[in-house]
Amino acid sequence: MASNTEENYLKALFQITIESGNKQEAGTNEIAAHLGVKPATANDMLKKLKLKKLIQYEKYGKSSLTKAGKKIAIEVVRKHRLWETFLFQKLAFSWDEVHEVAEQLEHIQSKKLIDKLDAYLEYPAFDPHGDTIPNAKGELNITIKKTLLEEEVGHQCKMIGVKDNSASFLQYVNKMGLSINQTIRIVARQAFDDLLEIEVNKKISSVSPKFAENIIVECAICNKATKA
Amino acid sequence: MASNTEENYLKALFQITIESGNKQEAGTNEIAAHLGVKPATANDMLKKLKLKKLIQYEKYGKSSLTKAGKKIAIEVVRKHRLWETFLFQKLAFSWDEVHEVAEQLEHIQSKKLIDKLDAYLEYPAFDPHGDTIPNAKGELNITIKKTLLEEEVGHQCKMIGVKDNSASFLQYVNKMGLSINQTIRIVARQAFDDLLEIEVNKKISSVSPKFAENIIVECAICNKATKA
DNA sequence: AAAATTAGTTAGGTTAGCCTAACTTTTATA
DNA sequence: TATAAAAGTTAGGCTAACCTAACTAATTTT
Repeated sequence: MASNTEENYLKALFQITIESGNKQEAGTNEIAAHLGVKPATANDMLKKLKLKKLIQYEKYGKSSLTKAGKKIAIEVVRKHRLWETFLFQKLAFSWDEVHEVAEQLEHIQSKKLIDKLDAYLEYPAFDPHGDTIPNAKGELNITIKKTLLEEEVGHQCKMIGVKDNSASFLQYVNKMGLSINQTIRIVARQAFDDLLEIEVNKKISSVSPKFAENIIVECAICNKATKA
Repeated sequence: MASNTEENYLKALFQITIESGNKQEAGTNEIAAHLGVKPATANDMLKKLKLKKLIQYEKYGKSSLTKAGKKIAIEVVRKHRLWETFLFQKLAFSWDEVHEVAEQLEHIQSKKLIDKLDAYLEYPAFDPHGDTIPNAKGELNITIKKTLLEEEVGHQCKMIGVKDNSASFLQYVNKMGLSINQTIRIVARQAFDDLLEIEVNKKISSVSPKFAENIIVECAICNKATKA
């Protein structure tokens, strides 16, 4: 069983490598900076994680996750994102408040709890930041997360989150007939003033670029194109 | 800010003293036993908690909570019981599974989280074990928790929990028209076979002593009598 | 290629929370 | 009331996770 701290190191390594990058490894200083500790501290932990066979690491070299280490990292990410979704959807936390609390909740040890939470939330695919939630098997569908502003004309996409979480913006979102999981079709983009024409529930409306860049969407068409 | 461990010591002291007793103090060995640590370890912590003015303690004497210490202890108890209620009511955990997970969840630091959870659960008065949940102000209504078996004939009481959590028992409970918060009136007790006649939803039925001792109830009449 | 910068490591120190072993104080009992 | 038992304390040690200071290795720059 990994300690909270060990879990945090594995998660950091996961985020630096697998997620936000192409290179599959990270340096000691990079990891230390990510966690807000000194390189000497990170170095100690890396040696320990190597001994536990959770990472690959050689003196003066870069670190990367082993299969076992990656499994733990993904579990922590899964817990983090499920809790964020719970806080956002059920407890009406705002988008920017969920992270801090989820940092604590992600370390609760109970397989049963997290699987029941997943079921209770009806197996959400995305957290409120629009990031993919790994499933119970540790599978993580890498989907392209983008804002409505970046979506292509003609494509149909699904709203999976918001960036701005102010009451005024959320009311506006609501007024436009938008909510999580709502399907949106991009009808046109006006070259003249950059307004975006979207179709929601068979109703067409125009939204500003500022509005559009605060709506996080997922697009099945784009995802397929990327995989091919 | 108290650490998880400090919180556990304060909670233990609270449970030993205020809750399950009349004497308002506890010995070092008693506290150590409650927490599963050695007396030497507890002794160190008691000195530390005294320094932080969270408990009163003199060498070779008993310990008791100060106002500040009691405040923290009650907050932890509140969090524990609210999480138990959440696990039981929303995530369909069974009665006997909630405690272990709540032991972890009770240390999550976020006032906002716990108050929102309270609201989400609609301000429950009791946890699934029938224990009172302190409110946001730290007020704890001490109510007498008893089983249906112990309730007096003629009194009306409210079901607040169950002891047995097997599927078969819960189905039986359900069949009798009983659920949490359901009002029950004790019609009579048959001296001959100890069967209890109860009225639930204007329907009278008989239950065995074995059944009755697994239903936890609260009785306003009894509570009033005790306070007077 | 030598020097300078950056990255990474080692050694030694701290604190929290635990332990054992030996001791002292208090309480109960003969 | 003396003594045995129970309760409580102290001293010294351990591990996890952090630190600083001084070092070595690798990489850039001139």
